[in-house]
Amino acid sequence: MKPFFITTAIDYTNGAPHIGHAYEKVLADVIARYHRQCGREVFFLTGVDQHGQKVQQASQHAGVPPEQFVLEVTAMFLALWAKLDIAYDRWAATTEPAHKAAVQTILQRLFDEGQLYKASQRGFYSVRQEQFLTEKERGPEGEFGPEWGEVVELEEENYYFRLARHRDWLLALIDARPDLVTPEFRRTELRNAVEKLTGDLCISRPKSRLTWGIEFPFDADFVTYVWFDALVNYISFAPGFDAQNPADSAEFKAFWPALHVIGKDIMVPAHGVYWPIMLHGLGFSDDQIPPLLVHGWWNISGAKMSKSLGNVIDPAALADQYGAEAVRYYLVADIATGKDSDFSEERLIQRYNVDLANNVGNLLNRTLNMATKYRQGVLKQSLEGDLSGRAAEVVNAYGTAMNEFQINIAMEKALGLAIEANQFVEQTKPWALAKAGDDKVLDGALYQLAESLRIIAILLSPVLPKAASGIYEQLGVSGGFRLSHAAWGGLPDGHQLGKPTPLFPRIEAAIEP
RNA sequence: CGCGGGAUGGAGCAGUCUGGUAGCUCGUCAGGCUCAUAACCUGAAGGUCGUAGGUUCAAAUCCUACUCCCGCAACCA
Repeated sequence: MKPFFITTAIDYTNGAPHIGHAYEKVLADVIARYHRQCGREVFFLTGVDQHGQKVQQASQHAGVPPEQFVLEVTAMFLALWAKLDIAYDRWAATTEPAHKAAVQTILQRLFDEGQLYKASQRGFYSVRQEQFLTEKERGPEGEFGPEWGEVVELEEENYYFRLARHRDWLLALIDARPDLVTPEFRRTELRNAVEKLTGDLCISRPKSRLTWGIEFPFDADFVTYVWFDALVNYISFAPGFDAQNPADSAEFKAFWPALHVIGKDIMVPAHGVYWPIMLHGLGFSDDQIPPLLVHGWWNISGAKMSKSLGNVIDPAALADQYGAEAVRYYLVADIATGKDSDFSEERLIQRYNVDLANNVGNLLNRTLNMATKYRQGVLKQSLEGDLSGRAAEVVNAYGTAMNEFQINIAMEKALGLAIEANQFVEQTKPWALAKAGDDKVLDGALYQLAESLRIIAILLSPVLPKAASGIYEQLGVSGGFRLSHAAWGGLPDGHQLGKPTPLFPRIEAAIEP
C-alpha cells in the first residue's frame, strides 16, 4: 500500500496560536492516526512559516531580533501540539537551512528556465505600514484612510513568476480530477476563481523593505515573498526530496502527493491556484498535483474570530481546563468537515459529558462493575448475539465516514454502538440474571458488552488516543488499535477484566454567561 | 446581472446529488430501572422544511423568481 502523506498549513509565527490553528492540526492528526490504524505507513508534516514582513514588524515592536522572536512564538506552537497530542512525523520550520537551500535551488532553476522575470510596477505605498495599497484600501471617496499615514506613489522592481499562461492547464486539471478539492462546493468555487485568473505572481520583495526572508540566489537585492518560501515546505520537508530533481526521486515519489489540510481562507489563491501551477512549472505531472481538504472555521457567536474583536479562544487554556481529549473530541465531533461551526464552551462540556462520560464512560463502568460483582471479572467468549452483528456494521460505517473525512459521522457511529450497548443492558438486565442464577445468559451478555467496548476503543482511538488506552487498560487488553483488530471475538475465553474507574469524570464546571 | 455557502420543531444540526408518510443531539414533560460517573432505558409534546410560483400521482429534495444572513472577490505587491 502506498504510504499516506498528510500536511497542514504551516502557521504564521507573528502571534500566539488560537482555536483555529488547533482545529486544523487535530483534524489532520485524526486523519493521520486513522490511516496508521488501517496499517498504512503515514508521514504527517506540520510546522511554522517564520519569514515575512509581519514577523519583521512584530519582532521590531517586541524589540528583539526576528530570529529570536520566531523562536519564542514557535515554542508556543510546539508546546500546544505536545499538549494536544499532535503526533506529527516531521516539523517544517521555514528558517531551517535545508529549506532555504531548497527554495534557492528551485528559484534558480525556474529563473534559468525563463519562468521568472523582473518587472517594475507603480503603486501607492504606505510608509507607516510599509506596504503597497490596493484599490480595496480606498475609502468611498477614493481616498486612503488616516490609518495608512503618509501615502506616496512610487515605482518598484520585483520578480514575477509566469502564472497566467498555465490557466487553461489548471482548469482542465480541475475538471479531470474530482478528488482535487474536498468538499465538492469548494471545487466549484476554485474553478470559478481560476477562470478569472489574469496576470503573473509577484514573488519578491526588495531588501530595502524586507530583509527577513530567503535571499534570491541570482539577485542579492531581493528576498522571496511568501509563496516560494511557505508553500515549498510541503516538498522541501518531504521524505526523499531532492531539490535538483524535485518531481522524480524514487523515495519522494513513493510518498507524494500529500493531502493538504487547509482552511477555506487559503484555498484561493494560494493552495488552489499558485501551488499547483508552481508544481506544474517544476515538472510535476498532473497526478502529482496534491489534493486539498478544505476545512471551515470556528466562529465565535456567529462572528469571525479576530484579535481586534477580542474573541480569540486560547486552545492551551481550554486543554488545561478540560483536558486535551475533551478539546480534541469537541473540535472534530461538533463540526461537519468543510463547514463552519460556532464555538461554544458550553457545547464542549455538553458533548464531553453526554457522549464520553454518560455514554461510553458509564457503559465501561457499569459493565466492569457487573462483571466483577457477578463473575469475578472473568469472561466466557460469546460469538453470537445482538451486538456482534451491529458492531460489524458500525466498524464498516466508521471506515466509510473516515475515508470521506467525516470525522463527526465516524464518531457518531462509534457512539451509536455505545448507545445500543446501553440499551442492551436494559433489555438483558444482567442484575436480574444474576439474581435468577442464569449464568449462561449472563455470561453471554457480559461478553457482548465487553467486546463492544473493546471495539469502541479502537474506533475512538484516532480522536481520543489516551481514552482508548484507558478503556484497554480497564478491560485488561493490550496490543494497539489496528482497525483489523475490531473484528468480533478479540477477547479470548476466560479473559480477566480489570477494575472499573471512571474514565471520563463529568465536567461539573458552571460557565459564566 | 461577480463567486460560493446558509435559511428545517425552544437551541444546534443531518437529510437535498439518487423526489415517496420529516430525522438526530440537547432542552422540556411524564414514566421505568438500579449494574453504573445524579449516570441508563421507555414514551410524549413541539416543525405547513425562508417567501412565491412551476414540474409531478407525489417536492425539504427538481426548476424559476425573490428575501434575509455569512464568507470571498484574487499580483492584499
